[in-house]
Amino acid sequence: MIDAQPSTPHQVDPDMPLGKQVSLLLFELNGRMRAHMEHVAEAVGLTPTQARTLHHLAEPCPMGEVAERMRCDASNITGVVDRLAERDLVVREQDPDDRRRRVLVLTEEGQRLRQEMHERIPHGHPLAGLTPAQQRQLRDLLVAALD
Amino acid sequence: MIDAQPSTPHQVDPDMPLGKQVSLLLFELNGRMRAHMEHVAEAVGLTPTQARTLHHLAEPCPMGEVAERMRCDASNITGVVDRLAERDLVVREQDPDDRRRRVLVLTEEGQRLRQEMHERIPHGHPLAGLTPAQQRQLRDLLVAALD
DNA sequence: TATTGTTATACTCTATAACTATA
DNA sequence: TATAGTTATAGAGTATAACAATA
Repeated sequence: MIDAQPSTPHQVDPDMPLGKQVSLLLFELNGRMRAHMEHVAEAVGLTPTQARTLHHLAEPCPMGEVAERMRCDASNITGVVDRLAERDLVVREQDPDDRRRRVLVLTEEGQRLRQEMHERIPHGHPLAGLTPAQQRQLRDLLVAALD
Repeated sequence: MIDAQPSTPHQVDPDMPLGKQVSLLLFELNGRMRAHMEHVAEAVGLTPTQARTLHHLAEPCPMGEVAERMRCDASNITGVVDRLAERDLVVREQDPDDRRRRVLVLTEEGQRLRQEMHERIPHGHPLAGLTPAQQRQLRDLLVAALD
């Protein structure tokens, strides 16, 4: 794993158009979040994609819907789930109403790992330095932007 | 390419700890930004990694430093740059002071593509819906968090 | 016929380790 | 000896297309 560290110049020039300032800052945030998530995933013994998959399995979920949530082609999920299932983190259950459908369910160990992952996320997060007041501001902005 | 679309439940329960609310929202933002960046990269004919590489080449830069900025092992850069160089988007120049060192320089076409990419980023961005006042707020928060 | 999931295929990205050439 | 970049290798993630089972 490569550790997070200050990388490319990301200081924004106040004279730049506001949209461009935000773009550059988000590029930088993106890089740091990517590194942080990779770090967290590795800490619990997962690849980033496996960690994201677990994240989307708060509730049992058919494979096709997992693919939608992951925003990837459905054919990929087979392999990712194969690797998770080998480690007994998830099981494929038959949907009794539609025998084509497989529903993914976290095992107890899978749930434990998912929770541990979520508990680790705030620590060392690129935005961890914000004060509670700033975090509330950020939350409100994100709620507004993401619907 | 898989199009961005509302994915997993990300609504935050105001009773949750603030840190967890922010975590969940950032997970969702992360997914949408990933999809958006992939979309922009594809629109200019690049993979996400190639796009990120171009982004970090505002100025000529030795390969090792590019690896640091990309937060990946230096050995990867060889292949990524091979593919960019095949398309004449970047060239490897010799550093006259240290003959071990190769400096990456964008070609004119590489600069053009990089600029086009940056111009496309704001359009359809997950945070594009924010008002200018909200964008200023967000910029200030990011500047505070990222140093 | 249409849909769910799988398989086959090809390519990109990624880390590790060993190597070359410089320093 | 140490550093910059490359090569070899292996594994994971990804999209496309063709397929099987079921609806």
